[in-house]
Amino acid sequence: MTAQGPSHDALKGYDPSAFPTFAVTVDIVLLTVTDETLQVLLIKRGGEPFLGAWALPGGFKTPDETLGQAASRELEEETGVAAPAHLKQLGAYGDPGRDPRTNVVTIAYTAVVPVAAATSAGTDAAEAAWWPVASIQSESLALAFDHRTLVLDAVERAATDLEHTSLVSAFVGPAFTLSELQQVYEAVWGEDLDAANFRRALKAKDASTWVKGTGRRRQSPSGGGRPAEEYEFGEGWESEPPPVSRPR
Amino acid sequence: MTAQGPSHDALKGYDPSAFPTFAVTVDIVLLTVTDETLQVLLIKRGGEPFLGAWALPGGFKTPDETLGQAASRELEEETGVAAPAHLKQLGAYGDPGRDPRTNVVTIAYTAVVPVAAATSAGTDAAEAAWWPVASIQSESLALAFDHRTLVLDAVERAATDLEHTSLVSAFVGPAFTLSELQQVYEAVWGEDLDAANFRRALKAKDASTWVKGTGRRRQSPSGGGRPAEEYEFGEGWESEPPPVSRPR
DNA sequence: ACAATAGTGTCTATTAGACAATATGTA
DNA sequence: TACATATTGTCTAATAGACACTATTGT
Repeated sequence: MTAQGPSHDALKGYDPSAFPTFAVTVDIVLLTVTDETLQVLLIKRGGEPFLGAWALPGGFKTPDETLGQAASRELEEETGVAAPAHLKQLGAYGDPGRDPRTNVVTIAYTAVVPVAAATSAGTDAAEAAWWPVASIQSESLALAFDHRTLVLDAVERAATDLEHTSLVSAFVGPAFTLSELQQVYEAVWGEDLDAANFRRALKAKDASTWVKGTGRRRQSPSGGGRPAEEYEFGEGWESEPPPVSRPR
Repeated sequence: MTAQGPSHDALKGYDPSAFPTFAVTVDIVLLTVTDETLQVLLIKRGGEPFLGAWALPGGFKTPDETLGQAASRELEEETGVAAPAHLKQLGAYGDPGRDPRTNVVTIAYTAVVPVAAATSAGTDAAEAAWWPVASIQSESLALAFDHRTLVLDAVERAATDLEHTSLVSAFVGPAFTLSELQQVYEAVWGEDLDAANFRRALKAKDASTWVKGTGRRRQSPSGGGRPAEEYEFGEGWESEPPPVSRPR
């Protein structure tokens, strides 16, 4: 390791040329829910180290862009996903030796795309694929670098954000059924919810704060079943604490 | 600066030796509550840039330590605070030009010390002082770099963590009165709570999940008033969602 | 008819919020 | 005594959870 320069104290005017240098990267944990399962988008590495292993999309930050811009740019370059409904910083990871080559600190971001858009993502890059997060949690799929930790942290964060923010809206398109909404909660939390209580919660208040019914109806799935009504999101999500809380 | 090995970029390996370098720093937002007011510890800068301005304690990360270790080390070096009850990563800040000298990405940490320990902190370093966060929110006190943003973000984070985690415990010592606890909530949230409902919430459940009364009593404050009983924390804080919720 | 999905109604235990009243100390 | 803080009790409206029941489709 080439550490150059001794002093690194901000207080007493430090020598600007004498501090250790790092590469700064951004990595994106892109999540979606398909088949009632929480999935993460991974890319097969084409170079060393970890050649051939699955890793998160990401890359180097440049000095003239913000961290968020870098995350957005790398996500689009590597997966074709242009403007995810939700792109939030997860945290920084900088353990010594996390990259075998040099000192690299990475800033992890969490992003979410709706079920509908999920299939189109990753089609450009031949090496990208959706993986169930369960396969990473169970360690049946190994990831490059410390990316397993990033995914686990992102999922945990998504679970709590789902309860306290408007995160659900990022998982579904502009029109959705209440069953689809419920499936998002169930996939992320790994818990079943009571359908009756679920819709009562969403229709509470002024009956349009959380969801507003469009007139339209969804087609019945093959095998039968009553067609579901389509809904849009109301205005309450930004101002008030969300109506669906995690079972204990 | 010797970069060896191919690119971190998995898809189109771009030139490995040509990634931009950054300095990585950690900054700590150390909070406490005194005089029913939320306060942050600041340090007067002794060097350029921003000479003489107030800034957060912090400094450079070295390649052989984790980010958390760097934060802990810098906090102790600059303020004498050894082991804060709560040291959590807040986020990364890397906007272009946030440091006028070079490319610097900083990782912000939030730390909390109890009211009692508050007075002793910063006595070693002659340049450290507690400031009410209100003076930073109102912009009556300007901070170096983007540190105002960091403080605002830290306070917002503390407010939500107070509702959803065991963060309160970091603000008070091992023995405390319920009024002291209540003052922490009121200072961080900027809202008054009903004392009767507050203690009812804390004594709910098995009556010792949240707080356990020690036999001891506090001295009456000058000016009169019934002496308050002293309490310790119970075990419920780690497993269950906390009992005190933010008024709306 | 039957299976499958969507949607409604109702009961109960718990909880949040408001607020009156009592207890115990100092000046 | 007056005043200040701590502590207890009570009432009410809103809420969470369980669960029985009805509605509308495909095969």
